[in-house]
Amino acid sequence: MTQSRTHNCGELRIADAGKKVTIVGWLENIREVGSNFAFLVVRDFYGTTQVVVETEEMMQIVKPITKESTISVEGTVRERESKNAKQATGDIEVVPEKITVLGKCRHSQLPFEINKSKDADENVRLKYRYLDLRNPAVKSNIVLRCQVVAELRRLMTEKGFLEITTPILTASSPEGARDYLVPARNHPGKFYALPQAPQQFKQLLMTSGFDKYFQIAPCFRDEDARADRTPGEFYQMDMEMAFATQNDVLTTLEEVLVPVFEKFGKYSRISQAPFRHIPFNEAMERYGSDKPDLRIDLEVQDITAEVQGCGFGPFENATVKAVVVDNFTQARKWIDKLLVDVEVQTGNKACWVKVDDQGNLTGGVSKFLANCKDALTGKLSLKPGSFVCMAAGKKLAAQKTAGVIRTMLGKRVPGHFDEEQYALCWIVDFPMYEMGEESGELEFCHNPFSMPQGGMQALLDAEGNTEKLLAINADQYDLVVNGYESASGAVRNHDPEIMVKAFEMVGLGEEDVKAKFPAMYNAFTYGAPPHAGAAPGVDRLIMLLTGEESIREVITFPMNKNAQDLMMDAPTTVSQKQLDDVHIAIAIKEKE
RNA sequence: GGCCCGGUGGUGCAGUCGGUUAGCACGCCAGCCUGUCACGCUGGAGGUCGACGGUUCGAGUCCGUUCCGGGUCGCCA
Repeated sequence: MTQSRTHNCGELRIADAGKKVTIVGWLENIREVGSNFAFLVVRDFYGTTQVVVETEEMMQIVKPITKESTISVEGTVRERESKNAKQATGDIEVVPEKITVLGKCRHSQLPFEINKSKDADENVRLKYRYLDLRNPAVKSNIVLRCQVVAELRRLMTEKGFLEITTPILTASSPEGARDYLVPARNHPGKFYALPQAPQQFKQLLMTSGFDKYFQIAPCFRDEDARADRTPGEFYQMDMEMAFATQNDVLTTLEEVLVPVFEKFGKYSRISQAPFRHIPFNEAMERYGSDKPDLRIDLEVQDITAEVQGCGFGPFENATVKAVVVDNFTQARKWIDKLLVDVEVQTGNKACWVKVDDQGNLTGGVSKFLANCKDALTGKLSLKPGSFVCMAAGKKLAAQKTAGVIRTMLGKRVPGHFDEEQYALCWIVDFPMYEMGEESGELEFCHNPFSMPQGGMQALLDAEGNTEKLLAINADQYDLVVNGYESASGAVRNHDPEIMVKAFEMVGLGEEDVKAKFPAMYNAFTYGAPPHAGAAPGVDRLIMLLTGEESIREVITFPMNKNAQDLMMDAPTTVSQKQLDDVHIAIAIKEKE
């Protein structure tokens, strides 16, 4: 057996010159310079070290070694003749006495070049994720993730929170996302579900008297993916506090997250606590989103009243929103691209006008808006050179479309996007109820566990009055960072009577509460503490810290968009025996 | 499920109005080179242009269908 390493590939310095060392790692590259003279680059977790081959014998040993094989190099450290300031170990090199292949790479042609793996096709990267992760640029995100999780644990523990693990095999929950189901072998026809979040368990822990709980918790939801949302599974730093108010939770998270952004973030500018509070309705009005990117200085304005009666069909009897950019110089082609992109992202069409040198509306839909030119100019403070991009439709659709317009204009027109910072805010006062788009009936807006503001009295006052019910807010809050929803939480409803009442408002009742959340409902009848909590998403937090735009870059072994693990080949078929064990029969419907 | 974009040697990309042998960079192989470090130079191998069908004298290019991927809407209490 060869000698174990004396140093890693990142630590040798000029002071080590003359030392006998053994380094091990992957053969990253061979640069042959002249005959019987070559430089090897050996890479391990810690860095790279140059090995210089100067003799014919050593050349014979080195030549057949394929790149990415693991090797051991015993030799002597020497000061380099020509140093490389860009490399931590750039002042030295190792002159080998013995080179041993530890694990041969049997492939002369790799699926991609390790140091350029980020450019390769993502399917190929995911299939060969173990090679992809050899790339220091890929690996570093995972290392950072480990460090951030360790720091979160340290800070939370320091604040007196206990990390308590909760079951992975549990009961299916009736609302929310689609569950992942696990057949129960000993209970034919019955299923466990993987938890969408430890929500009910943590609330039960509160009723048990664990004062402060947290957990770096895996959550499972069988829903489609997005660039910032993995299919299947993700992690949250789930936390809950007994006898706590909304402010206690917000303060705790501010005290934990600001240091994490400061220590690990890509940008040094961070919103300081307390973060701005923006009521949900205000966020929708001003930013057209419940997760506004506050790095953009544009705002959405309402021009519904100003454009009514103008004679432009889409604007009649619709809510109309506008985003204005002054000193606009972009070309027509640029505008067309914007409109197409808005439509792709929102499914709604946007329209536009410009203000010419004389203050007249021009281009786009200007000929339809001639009659309301003065009203618009006044309302939007239009000047020569102003560009107005508008969206119309039902209130929510108009707001959301305008929100997308705001973001695109902000990021594309120079001078409106102050990118290099972390802009954090709390979106607060979420409505308790909303009108279901399809059902046309009152529904819970977010989750039924939140305490309505005003408690029982608010519900009693609004009972039977849809408008009043829609105006009831909950102490529910989201943390938004640079346009990403980064945490979500609420003051919980710990009172069984109020819970039943809240359910009655949407046409449900005590039986439904008991049926859907039996453990929690019963537990709360035994003396529950008021409690509140939240759950920052770990994966998104790492995305923000690293600046990655795809969530797959911060997950060690990610699945693709279609929830497949290309490396492990999951999901896959299983044997009939396995199916029989769990009483499952496959019945796949033929495609029509 | 809907919509948008994409699929060309191992990897990343170009390919004009449909027209000769499908180009380029990196990687791979061989040769040369004693201070390279994104080494350099010379040469070479490597392609069913995602698949199927159609239009055409002729299709990577146009049309249809389909598969795969990414993005997005729905969805994500």
